[in-house]
Amino acid sequence: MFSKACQYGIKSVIYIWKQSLLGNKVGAKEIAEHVDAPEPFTAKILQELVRKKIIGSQKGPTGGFYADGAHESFTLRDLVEVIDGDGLFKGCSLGLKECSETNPCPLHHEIKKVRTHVVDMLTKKSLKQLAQEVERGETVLARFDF
Amino acid sequence: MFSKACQYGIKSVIYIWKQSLLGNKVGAKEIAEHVDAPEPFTAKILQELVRKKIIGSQKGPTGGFYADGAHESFTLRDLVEVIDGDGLFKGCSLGLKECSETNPCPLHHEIKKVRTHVVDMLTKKSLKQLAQEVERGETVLARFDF
DNA sequence: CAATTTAAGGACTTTTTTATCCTTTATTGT
DNA sequence: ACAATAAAGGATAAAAAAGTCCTTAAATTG
Repeated sequence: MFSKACQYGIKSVIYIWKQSLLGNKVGAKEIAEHVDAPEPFTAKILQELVRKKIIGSQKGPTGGFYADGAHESFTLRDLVEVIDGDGLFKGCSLGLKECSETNPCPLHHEIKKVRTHVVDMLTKKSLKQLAQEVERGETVLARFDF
Repeated sequence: MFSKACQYGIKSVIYIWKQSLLGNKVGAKEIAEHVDAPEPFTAKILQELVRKKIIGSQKGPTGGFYADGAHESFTLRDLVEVIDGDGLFKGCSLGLKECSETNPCPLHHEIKKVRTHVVDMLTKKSLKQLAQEVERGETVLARFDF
């Protein structure tokens, strides 16, 4: 469903939000450790997320990645689209060049409903809200004894 | 959602069923043409599906791939699992090593519902039924002027 | 039985994804 | 201004997925 890059991206951004809510900027290394992802690869993904303004970053000492008011409205849907593109939401799931309501592939109508459900899931909560759930201990980003 | 291999596999098996309902066995080349997929790659995928008994095959002249009573109960779920594995149905969607009801990742509960929906979609109809819909012209496997 | 046909199997190539490393640039504190 | 720190960027490497090709094995027909 999600690529590895996307999984790392999701966990990283939630972790960044969690720390930002506590007033901390965090470095790529710390992030990678806390979400159980390879550091250099994670750094690459974060770079892209900064470029697309899903999160912010600052260089130099006391710098790091962060999220604030400017990023408050982003959801998983935005993040997933940046990293994995819109293949999960758009286009024929069987790869037909011409697939539409009047010329539907065997999965067309059913996939449409599943996609609505998926988009619902990905837009229901903001990334910030997901981080708040982690902060409250309702959900976790890695094994919880970490 | 589905790998290329899986997309080709789905379309191929539906085409094979469609032809089998008309009493025809079909060769890899014909299949690949009708589902708009690369022939040698499609042949590889079909090999695997035969090995896992999703379809049947016969060598030699008048041979080819086919489906019959022995394959009647298979659904997309079976096929997808053979080709893409169970990643779409099982395991943590964020890759957490320990993700469970009591130690859930941020997507755990929502993904569970989506997966139920996905499995519903993939088990609702047999591959044979999907082929019958194609035969009736309700759905298509490639551009419909083919 | 010989020729032909078609799937099976294995080796191989290409492309994409995943992952690492090194250099440069920006920022901070002294 | 200088040293230290952290992200940005680019080049490269490894692994997986996608795709091809060639040889072998099985079945059919004349």
